[in-house]
Amino acid sequence: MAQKPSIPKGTRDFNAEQVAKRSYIMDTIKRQFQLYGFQPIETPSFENSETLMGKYGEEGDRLIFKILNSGEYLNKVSDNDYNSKSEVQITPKISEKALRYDLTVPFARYVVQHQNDIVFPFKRYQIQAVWRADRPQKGRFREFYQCDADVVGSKSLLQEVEFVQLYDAVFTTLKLNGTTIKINNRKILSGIAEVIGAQDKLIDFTVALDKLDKIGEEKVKAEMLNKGIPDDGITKLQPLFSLKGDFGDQVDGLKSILNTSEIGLKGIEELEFIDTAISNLGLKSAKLQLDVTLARGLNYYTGAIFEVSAPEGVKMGSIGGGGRYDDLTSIFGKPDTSGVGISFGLDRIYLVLEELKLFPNTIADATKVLFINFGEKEAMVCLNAVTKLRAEGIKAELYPDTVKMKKQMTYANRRQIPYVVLVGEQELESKTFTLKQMETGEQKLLTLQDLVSELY
RNA sequence: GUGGUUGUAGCUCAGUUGGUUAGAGCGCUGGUUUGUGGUACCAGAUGUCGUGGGUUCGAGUCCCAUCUUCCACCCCA
Repeated sequence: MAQKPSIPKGTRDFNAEQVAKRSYIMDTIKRQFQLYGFQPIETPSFENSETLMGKYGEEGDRLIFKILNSGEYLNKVSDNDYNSKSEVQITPKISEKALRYDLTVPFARYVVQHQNDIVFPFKRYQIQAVWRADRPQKGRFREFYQCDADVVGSKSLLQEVEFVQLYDAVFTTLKLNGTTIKINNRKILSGIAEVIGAQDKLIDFTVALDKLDKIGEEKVKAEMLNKGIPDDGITKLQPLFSLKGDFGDQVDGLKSILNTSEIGLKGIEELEFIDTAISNLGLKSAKLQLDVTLARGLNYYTGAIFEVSAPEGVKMGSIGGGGRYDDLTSIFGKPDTSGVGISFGLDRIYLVLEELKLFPNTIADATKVLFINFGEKEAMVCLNAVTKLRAEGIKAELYPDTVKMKKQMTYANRRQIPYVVLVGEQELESKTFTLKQMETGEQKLLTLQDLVSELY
């Protein structure tokens, strides 16, 4: 194994079993998307750089995979730029395309580009790979799949309500019980920032607040202070840190903080609407939880923010996220088109299902019957039977070589093929087939007709 | 992008202060059983010790670089 080949960091190969498990998740999500009225689209793996750059903040730009131009790309770089060694200067000159970083921004581009052909409100789903030049960790890859569903062209909060139901429906179908759908609202965060006099530091404020769970109250306050949020403002936040209880209690607490903020109160109103609707409709296995510290995600969200966490005890980042963005298409020249959407993290859901052993064991859709190869003559008879079985939709195969039976049986075992058929001299003479069930060892002598109906 | 961690047979790992031919379990191949597998018993093969340099009489073991893995930041699915 001198020069063992390898694949780039953060990428993976998938074997047959893994592919089957991934399709199981994808098919489940797809079925629910369709039940909720979403239509599939696909977009290219790579986009023009200007479509993607600047949409995810400075941090995001750094994580976008850029594609080197073809040909004599260095000719376009002036000596001045070349000598500057500044990537900000040079990158746009040598790279005009980039791999997509998520599915939402390409979707926004799609909506604007095809706006005259689209019927609004437009409900689309999209299941494709995205790429990030991130440093890999568990559940964190450089190539991974997102499963997105979005609606554009409707401001109705009923969409948010339906997305909560959709999350619940998918995770319930996957038998992943105990997920928590956390919800927050950007307007509330804006309201709080307004009240404490930090409107211009909304991002810093939310990033710090988001860490409350992780690093605790004191460190969050320290970070806010560090970022230039006024001391007396942080004092006003005190009730926020002690928010407890159910949805209603937390909302009451928020109201006391936000009573002077119009936008904040609007956010609360939206949250209450969603909560009330969901309470009436009921959820099957997930629970909806207000989490005012929830602030992660792209900063293009303007209303509801969602994040789904795995059941307690599973160490995994969020397995889904989403929210409302009122202005995403305006960056591509189409204002006043409100959108809201959610995303499922396929690869993380996979890891969670694996850890909790929730994949059905019938998932490996393997061959049902293997014909043992005794020789040329026998093989021809077998091939005839195999053809007939396949015509009936039964997965059948003939072992290609006339080798020791032990080897052929072992092959059936390793491939987890439940039945084998033996056709030797005796069967050849009597025009019959010996069907053996591998698990029980039980054998039956059958005609071709009976063999087909037995395996059907 | 910052700091740390990991890499030995197909897999999981052991390998003593640097010292001769690098080990175990599982798996694999063959046999006991040339028309019956999963159990048992017997026999066998595995490797440029992640890669490239360096120190040394001598390196799996020490040093440097690089790639990979995982972790904490950052950010996020």
